[in-house]
Amino acid sequence: MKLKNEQVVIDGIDKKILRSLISDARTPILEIARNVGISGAAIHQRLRKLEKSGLIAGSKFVINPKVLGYHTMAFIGVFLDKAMSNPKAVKQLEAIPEVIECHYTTGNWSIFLKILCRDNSHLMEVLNKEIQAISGVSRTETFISLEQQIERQIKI
Amino acid sequence: MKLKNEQVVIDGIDKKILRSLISDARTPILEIARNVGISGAAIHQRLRKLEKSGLIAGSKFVINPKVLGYHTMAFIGVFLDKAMSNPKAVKQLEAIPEVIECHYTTGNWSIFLKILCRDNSHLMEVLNKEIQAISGVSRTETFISLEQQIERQIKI
DNA sequence: CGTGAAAGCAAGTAGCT
DNA sequence: AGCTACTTGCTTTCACG
Repeated sequence: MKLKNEQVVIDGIDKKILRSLISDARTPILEIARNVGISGAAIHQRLRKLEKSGLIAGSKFVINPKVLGYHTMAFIGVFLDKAMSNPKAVKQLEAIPEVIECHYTTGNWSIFLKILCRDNSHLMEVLNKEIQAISGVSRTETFISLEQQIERQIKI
Repeated sequence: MKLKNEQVVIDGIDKKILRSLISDARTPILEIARNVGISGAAIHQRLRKLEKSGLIAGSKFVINPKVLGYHTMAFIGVFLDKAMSNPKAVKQLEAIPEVIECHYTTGNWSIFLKILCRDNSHLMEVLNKEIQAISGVSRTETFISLEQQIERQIKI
């Protein structure tokens, strides 16, 4: 039996299907079928196979945060006290909605965050009142993203 | 006339619509309509309004890179020579498919990257043969993501 | 903003090649 | 794996409150 997260082989047709749906998750299957040159039922079958393989993690609408007034993206390296259990800190970070990514990383920091705030003063507030308030956080280093130039997924 | 990227106000119904579609871009409009308690046509109108406002940046299928054998995510701070024009460097970074994000940032680095590789030796290769090969790149600092704990969008 | 109706397509299943 | 045929359900538009 095939396990999820095992490596999977996909052919050119699968790639075309995935590329369509990666660029627009609502592309009709029949439209893909027309472009690829096989029937809708065949595309459907392939999609079920791709889903079962675990390759397709899901689908999302993507929101433009600037339109909601969120203009400041920043990366934050977090130093934790040795005594602090990382999972405990992560749990508290989850409760902060401005934190949109959280990684355990190699290197100086214990934890590395991406956060999204309305502006610099909102960023200051989140840093001082939310993140520094987590017990075990000793110090942080912040890098503001002035402009994001590339944003994409792995090439199919 | 309303410009894109101007701030937009959304009500509770819009939020419900967006939350459905953020968690699954292929949720049928009629299903949302049933959950929200208004007609499909009304949902449709609201969606068109939200699209026109620029709030909805698009929709995507999300691929699980591990299933394709990509197991190593890393962040890279890039130091550029003062003489080097950043946009030139970015252009060359765009040609490296493993680079999935690229930001201009405040702080020590000129440019900050997120990259996705098959394993550590692939990462080494991309660093030494691709990124260091870009003229103007003087030095890099790499942090490997051992595990990603949080991944989400701004809260609606 | 909302509704309901209607036309046209798309999704998903089944049986066959 | 692929196809056609079919059922079911969705999307989209329209005129109207």
